Amino acid sequence: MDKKPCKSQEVEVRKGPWTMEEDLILINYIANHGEGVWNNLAKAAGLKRTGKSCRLRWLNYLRPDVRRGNITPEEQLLIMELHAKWGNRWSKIAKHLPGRTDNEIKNYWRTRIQKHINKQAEMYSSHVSNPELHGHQASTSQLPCNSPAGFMETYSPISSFNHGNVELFPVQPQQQPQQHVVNQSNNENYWSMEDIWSMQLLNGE
DNA sequence: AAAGCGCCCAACCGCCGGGGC
DNA sequence: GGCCCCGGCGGTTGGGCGCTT
Repeated sequence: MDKKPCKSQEVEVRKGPWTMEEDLILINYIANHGEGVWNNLAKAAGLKRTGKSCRLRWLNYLRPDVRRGNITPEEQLLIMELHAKWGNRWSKIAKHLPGRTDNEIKNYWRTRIQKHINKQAEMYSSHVSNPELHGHQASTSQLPCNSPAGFMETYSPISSFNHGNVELFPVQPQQQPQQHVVNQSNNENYWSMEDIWSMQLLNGE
């Protein structure tokens, strides 16, 4: 992708965190013109960003229907079921979780669930190398979820986790549904999506 | 109080497949 | 058929933040 910015004009391209101004420009532009071709959109809106970057920003953060933070136990369960079925097909999984993005699910998986699986695997390997320490013989048939392979095969929440109204994993106290905090080139800027959308409303968009 | 460390997530990168010319 | 451009996807990373020591 991004094969080369259209030969003729080597425009400077901004990278890194989006500023509130950029967010507003993008939101305004899409509100007025729709999504269209992202590279054109970036140019037409006057954003010094790649189309790809605009698309990502919109889909993962700015879309009005995007939900962030506070993944519920039900969602966690669903993620695990779907991941057991499809593997790392994040976008496919995300389609079954309204308002969730593939990026968020991927991050969630890697930071929470994956970590948990790794712990299980570690426990298993220490168990295998020191079975006596654990008071009984290592029997893979008895430890479906403790062997890395067995765990991966059988981590379907139905078989491996106790669920219901219970958290499948100790869900860390989620950070606030993130009031967005951005360090905007030397002057700190704090805003939330609510702020941005209410500004939109004020602008009559 | 401050230094160190780990967690989390936004954003980037690279690859791939599809569509148009 | 080959090239170019684009969107989409999964993997990776950099930096902010909070907790611990």
